[in-house]
Amino acid sequence: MLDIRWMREHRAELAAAMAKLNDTEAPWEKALELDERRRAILTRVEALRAERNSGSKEVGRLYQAGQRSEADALKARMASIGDEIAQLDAELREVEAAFNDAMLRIPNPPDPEAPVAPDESGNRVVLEVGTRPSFAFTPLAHWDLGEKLGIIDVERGAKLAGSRFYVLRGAGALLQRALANYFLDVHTTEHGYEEVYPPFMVRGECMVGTGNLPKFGDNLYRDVEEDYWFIPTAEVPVTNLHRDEILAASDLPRYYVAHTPCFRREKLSAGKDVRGIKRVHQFEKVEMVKFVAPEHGRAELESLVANAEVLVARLGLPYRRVLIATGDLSFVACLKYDIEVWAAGCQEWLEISSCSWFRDFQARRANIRYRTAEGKIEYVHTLNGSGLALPRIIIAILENYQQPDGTVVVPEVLRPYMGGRSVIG
RNA sequence: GGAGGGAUGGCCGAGCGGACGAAGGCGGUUGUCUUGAAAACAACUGUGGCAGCAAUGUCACCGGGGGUUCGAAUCCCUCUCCCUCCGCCA
Repeated sequence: MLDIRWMREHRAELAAAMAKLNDTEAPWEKALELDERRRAILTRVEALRAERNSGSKEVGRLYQAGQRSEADALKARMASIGDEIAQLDAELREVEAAFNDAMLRIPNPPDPEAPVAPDESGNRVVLEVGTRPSFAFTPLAHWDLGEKLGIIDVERGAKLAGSRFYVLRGAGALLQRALANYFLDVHTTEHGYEEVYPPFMVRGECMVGTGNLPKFGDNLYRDVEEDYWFIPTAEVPVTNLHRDEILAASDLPRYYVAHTPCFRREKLSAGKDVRGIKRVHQFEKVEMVKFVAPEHGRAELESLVANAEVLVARLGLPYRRVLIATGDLSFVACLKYDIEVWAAGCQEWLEISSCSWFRDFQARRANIRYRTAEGKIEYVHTLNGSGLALPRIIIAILENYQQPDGTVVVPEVLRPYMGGRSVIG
């Protein structure tokens, strides 16, 4: 959410920022209009309230002084003011509801550093590390490899839950567990993150806080009976950890890491990426979330992306860092890097991490503030990034480390997490 | 799932229709005293909206929402959460 006062005073700047996004429905003009109406009603209703407050006090005083008839007359006058207030209140409630809804549907303006382009064609590769493996044979894609090795069972996943579900078996399940443990260990022991185990279902307010609601409810699973929403990423519960809190300056920066399943409806992508486990309804991810003082927001994005990249590097996978263009930015991010890993089988760069800086956009929605050293209360900055998404890393390991005999070599760093195992198959 | 009891400021806790943004205590900040610290004493110490260059004024907030009333922390309805007992369950 944006600061309405900032919006009022920087209309042109706001318009220019919104034009850089590919969101033509952003109701920022509507919000400004509703804000005018809201304030007009507010000043009227508050003047009436002030009058009623002092009048009501006077009624009490008159009764105590025994001046009944004066009191009754004043009481009648206050009653009619009350009616007027009730009427304006109803109007105000309506306008305010519309205003709030509009505010929640305005995306975060992009940072000036983001390349300006209408879509992903403007994304900029800023770093490429490692060399893509070459093979003396034709490398298999993970869906074939996984099936042959008996470690990815897409067919039975579909039997249990439908398309875009899968079963990891044996060494496949072990590999995922090893990855999660390895990632968590690195983040907690080397990068200063606190591990948390949050609920995987949350209330709607949490989804509003991170920006998933009201606009993107279509992508979420939900238990209507209990009004629980299934998290699409650990970002949701972890960011909301400090919702409605005022942190001390000494609490910042705060780094959290969580390993959770992620549930996504992926409704709009039917027909795309159907094979294998690249795009599925349920997957595991290790997620990093940061709460920081505003002056460190930008720098914290760099360390965040570095925290994710070191994992890819240590797994020996070729990867690149992509700076996302304005038209490809998510609703909440003002600046974002994607990390993509090369998958030799399907011959694709796969996004395995998205590292975003939100400025105070989420903090305003979730009301997360801190008290500065000077005692002022300000919104924190939030950031988050995957570190890392597991199925796609499994894909990359299988496809890049495959051998002529159909086996897969286990990256060195994972072997201690897999009982010393060095080969799958 | 059934029965009961609760929710008040950073924390504890009073208030149960007007003088209450809210007693008192703890904590915090500042000052006096002290070589320094402690103690004691004194003052200050919630969040947000609106108007204003500002000083300031004004409105709202006592778990959330709605209602009764001239007037609600206080009365009524409803929801959420917490606690106790019973049932069920890994």
